[in-house]
Amino acid sequence: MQEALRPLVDLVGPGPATPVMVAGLDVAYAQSGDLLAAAVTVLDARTLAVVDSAVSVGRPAFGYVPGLFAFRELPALLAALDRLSTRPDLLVCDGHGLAHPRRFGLACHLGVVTGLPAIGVGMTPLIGEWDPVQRGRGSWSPLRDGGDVVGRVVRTQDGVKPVFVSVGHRMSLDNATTQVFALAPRYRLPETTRTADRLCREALARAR
DNA sequence: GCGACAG
DNA sequence: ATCTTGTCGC
Repeated sequence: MQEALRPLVDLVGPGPATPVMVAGLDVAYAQSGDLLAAAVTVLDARTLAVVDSAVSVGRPAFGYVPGLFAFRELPALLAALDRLSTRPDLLVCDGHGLAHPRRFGLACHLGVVTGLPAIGVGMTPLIGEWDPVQRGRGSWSPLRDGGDVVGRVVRTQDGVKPVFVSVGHRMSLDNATTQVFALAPRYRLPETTRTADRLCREALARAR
């Protein structure tokens, strides 16, 4: 299925230079493992204020299998997106896009299914190799796999562990990197990820 | 055959 | 992802 959908990824579109409505998506799980809450928060990119949000509580649709992560979280994330009253200009996903064994991670899958520009911001690597990244905020190093540049290892704050940025859909890698720096002025993770993370955690706590 | 392996 | 205990730095 991933190999069939992969050709639908738009690698040409540079994406919006100045997106205003930027969405963060994240999922929290109950310890029992049979309940999850997905959240989407929409931020005004100019102020980083949350202007819209939605949640969806449900069951994991699939076990956790590295490389098949989207099949686990996609249904709940799409349900939350459907409950949004705003149309995001960009989806910032918790996981990878092209930095995937078949070049079709969660961010690509979400992008293709919704038709929206999407990028992946992962906290740990799935594939690829990279040279050490300089210590300062703004530094990055190409993430390479099998001769392809599949993303960038990005330092969002001085001395913090880098994050892994990759293209999902309708965005250039340059623009994806620019957006991540703009969304992470103070902390390691983009504000989109931070607000979505808090929301899905509280939605889960409320649900159980 | 062995190790790695988004969340 | 979640849980646990402790440590480091600002």
